[in-house]
Amino acid sequence: MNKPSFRNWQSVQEEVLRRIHARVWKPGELIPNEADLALEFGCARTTVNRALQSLAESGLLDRRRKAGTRVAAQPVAKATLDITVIRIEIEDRGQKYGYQRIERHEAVPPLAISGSMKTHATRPLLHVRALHMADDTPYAFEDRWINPEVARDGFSESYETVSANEWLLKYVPYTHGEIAFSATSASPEEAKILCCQKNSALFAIDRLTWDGTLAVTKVRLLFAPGHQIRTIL
Amino acid sequence: MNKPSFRNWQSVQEEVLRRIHARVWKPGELIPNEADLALEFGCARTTVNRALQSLAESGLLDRRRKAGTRVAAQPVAKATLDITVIRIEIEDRGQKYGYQRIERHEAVPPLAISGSMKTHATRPLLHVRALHMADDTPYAFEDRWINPEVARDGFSESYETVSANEWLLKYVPYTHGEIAFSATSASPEEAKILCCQKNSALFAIDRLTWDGTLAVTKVRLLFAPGHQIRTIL
DNA sequence: ACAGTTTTTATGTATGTACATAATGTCATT
DNA sequence: AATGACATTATGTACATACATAAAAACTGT
Repeated sequence: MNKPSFRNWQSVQEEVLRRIHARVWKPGELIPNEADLALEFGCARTTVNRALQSLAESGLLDRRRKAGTRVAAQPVAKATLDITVIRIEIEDRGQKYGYQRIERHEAVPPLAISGSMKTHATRPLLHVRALHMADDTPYAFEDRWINPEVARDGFSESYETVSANEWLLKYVPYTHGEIAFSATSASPEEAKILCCQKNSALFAIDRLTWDGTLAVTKVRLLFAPGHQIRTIL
Repeated sequence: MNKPSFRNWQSVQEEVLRRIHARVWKPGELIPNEADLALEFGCARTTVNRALQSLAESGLLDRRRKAGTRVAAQPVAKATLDITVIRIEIEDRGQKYGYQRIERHEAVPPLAISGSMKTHATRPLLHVRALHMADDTPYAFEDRWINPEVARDGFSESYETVSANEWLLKYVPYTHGEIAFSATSASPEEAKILCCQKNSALFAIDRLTWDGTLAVTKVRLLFAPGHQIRTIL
């Protein structure tokens, strides 16, 4: 019965993970403290700490000073979705990317938009609508409002050949953002653009990015029917 | 012009993040090496390393030995979704949780199910269907197949009062899983269960969990119209 | 000019130590 | 019994150091 020694923090993490999944340490249970684990694993406490910290970050452990470390009672699985530029997303699948600008104009947005972007209700914003295509079939419809006050350079861009999706990410600073996923029925117009049946169920991503207290841009992406995003747990 | 010293790795991370967002270091650009940054920030290299490593993990930096650290050219935003037990999800919103088992029986699953679960095509699995409710209105419809070979204890459970969603997470070990999000049209039966219009656009989550090479359970969750999941970036 | 080898360099990570911090428990005082 | 002071303990984190590792760059011999 030789004790396998764990040389790096990842291997410690794996072992701890194994014990959690195998229910050696059950949900809600207290696990041994760092010093003891370090002793058992034959490594420094720092190493154990790094491993446990990483697991706590991903929600599998609850740690509190003095109180100790316990397996999360409600194992929150954190699904991490990689939100990337649509062009890359398509090219990564080995498909040909296509882009087509549908519309670009300045307009006073609906109240729902100016409200969530916290811009003045009468203030005109830049409105860009475009279609992303994969292998010449519609992939996603992008409907975007841009705050010209913040994205100054973005205002003069035509978005005819390079998508706002890509341009903004590359050139416009932002500090934080919100993202939401939902399902919605295709309106007649959306159906036409995406070449699908009216009322088809579409996967929607809404994103709103901020630079400090000012909204940079708000975008809705509607994906063609059948689209799904997947990840491993 | 006093140089603010950065005492902990989080503050270093914040400063680096600020510089990325403010485009002091532009996408694709090489940033100073750890030693130099440590000098500038007045802290140890370890501290800088911890900060940069954390940022690399979240996709904002690309790091390669010897080559150095550069701002990700394609800033992959990682949206982290907390997938928790539905009861908790509802209670966290301050709503009353309700649960109702619709069906529980043993059956040979459709090929699509046995195929993805890699069980024998003729092997019967446990099929459980149930409705989760929030404040007495339908919230999500759960349609689940359980592999009795793996989830032995789960097989004898009736799931009449406690959902399989909750029971399995608590008592059945697993090693890894897959999750997918999509949009789908409500079938007549699903519409009836969720009390919505036929063909409504529904948000769907499909999850498949494994214990080693054996599938534990495969579940589809259909959420009532209007449901959205959101997170910050 | 080319292929193979060595050096250099930036990141990756373990370690011992030291101290900070938060939560808990203990104990004396009232 | 309630209050407050203090000790204890587990985690949180910084630091200096040492060495590992990957990859680029420089060098070498043919």
